[in-house]
Amino acid sequence: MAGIRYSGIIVETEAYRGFNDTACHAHKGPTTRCEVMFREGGFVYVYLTYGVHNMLNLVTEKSTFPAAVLIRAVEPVDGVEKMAVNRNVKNVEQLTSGPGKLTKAFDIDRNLSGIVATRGEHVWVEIPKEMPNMKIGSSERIGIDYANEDARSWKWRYFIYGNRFVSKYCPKK
DNA sequence: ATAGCGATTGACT
DNA sequence: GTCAATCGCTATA
Repeated sequence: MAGIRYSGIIVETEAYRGFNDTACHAHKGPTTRCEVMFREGGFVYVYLTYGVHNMLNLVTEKSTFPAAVLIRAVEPVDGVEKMAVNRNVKNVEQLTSGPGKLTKAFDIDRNLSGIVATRGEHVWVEIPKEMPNMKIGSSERIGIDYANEDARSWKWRYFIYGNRFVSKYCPKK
């Protein structure tokens, strides 16, 4: 772990926000799992889904309004060779093109849930000085059949249109 | 104490 | 296209 730096460009996300979003873990109020969503924005929220996959989220908004952004795909930048080992996959486009894939590639699990993402330690986000020229697409969120009709209809999944490193649910051109 | 299930993936037909 | 994996969280009792 120590000395290894993984990085990537975020290319696909989903938003989960508030008490009316029945797809959001926090919509009924704080629980053991999603307690970190009831903090000020800037914390890391990681949980295990299907007993198999860790999901990486960044908490946003105020402590009175639970919200987080699920990181669904990144374009690998640093640590690509180690990611390939972690994933047992060679194709770079398959390394981090899904929320469960990227946590395995980056060696992120729920032990990291609750750490700060704003100090440049362990896990953090950097804003590029200059935003690249790109087209942002949006659509309904994936894998939330359990949510009500409103929540399912909200187009809160965002992705870089035509990017090679997005998940299978995005157009590649 | 325990049933039911999931913000997914990979293997297989 | 179908389906198993796998375990912690949530709700209910």
